[in-house]
Amino acid sequence: MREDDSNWFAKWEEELPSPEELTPLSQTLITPDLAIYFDIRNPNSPHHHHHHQQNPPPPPPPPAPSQGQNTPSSQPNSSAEFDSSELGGTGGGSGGAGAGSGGEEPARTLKRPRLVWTPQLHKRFVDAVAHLGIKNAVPKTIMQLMSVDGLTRENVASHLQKYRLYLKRMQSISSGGGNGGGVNGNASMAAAGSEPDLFASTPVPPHFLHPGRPNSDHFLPFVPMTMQHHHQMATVVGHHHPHPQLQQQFRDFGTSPPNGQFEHRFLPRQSQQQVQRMGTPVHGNTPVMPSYIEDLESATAASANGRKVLTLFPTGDD
DNA sequence: ATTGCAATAT
DNA sequence: AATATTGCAA
Repeated sequence: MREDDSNWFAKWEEELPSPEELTPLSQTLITPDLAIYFDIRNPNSPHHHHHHQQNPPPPPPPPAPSQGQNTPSSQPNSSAEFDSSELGGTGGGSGGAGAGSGGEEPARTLKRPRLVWTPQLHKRFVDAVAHLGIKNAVPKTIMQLMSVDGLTRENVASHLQKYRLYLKRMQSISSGGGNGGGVNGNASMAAAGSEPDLFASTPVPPHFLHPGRPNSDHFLPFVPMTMQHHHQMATVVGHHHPHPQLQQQFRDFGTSPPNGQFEHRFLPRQSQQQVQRMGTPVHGNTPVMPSYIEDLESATAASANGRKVLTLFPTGDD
């Protein structure tokens, strides 16, 4: 019944970042590569640093002037955009550091850790897609809207691909299967059957499932960004190394209360990279006293494997 | 130049 | 298993 629609939304709304959490959704991120390269500690978190010099004097890595594509530095913070596109890192790498092939950008043998799509991050993703509309939601745009520092187009593209498959599966089920509604509930058990699916963790907006018609009366207001500061640590799990703590930051675009009937007039074509940024990260502010969560599950699992993983958000609340 | 998608790799 | 990469067609 239609009411379901209202219901799903109600539920969704409840799940939305509460005013307290809504605005201050933001983390700080130093471009992983950069961080790794420089052995960054926490600018905000005056933590003791290990006098570990696992790296030779860092020759200022000229952050690849002309990458090619990739959002050319959409990220305000990250001046250096690690291009994931040209990461020639042919597996393995390691070793030698040799780089030396006749004069090209050094320090380009770093492979960024795998991105961990936490429910929170995924939610941001879904919200972005929702705001853009399924048809306009393409990796680049999504990425820009998400404004998650460190997020690459590839990251999004990959996730999007998977997400689409998920949606398809759901569609088939809801339209053919016995599970009549499920929109709000969770028709996700269709695929797996046990563990909490990542995709299941975020409600799927109905219009996603009904490609038939454009979102007639839906909202999804467009609130560029409310900037607040809220820092939390992300963890990088490696084998078992004192890796520099990478941080990620993202801005929050508003998922405002339903009240608008605006069309989404999102970002203009490329070249639109503004997003104000606190000029100086300097803040006499006390560290937000983040709940140092060590990314247990995903990180643990991943680390168990011995892989380096970059976890975006700490387990927030879900 | 991007995108979408399947296959494949890690 | 979850992501990343790659190859190709639009």
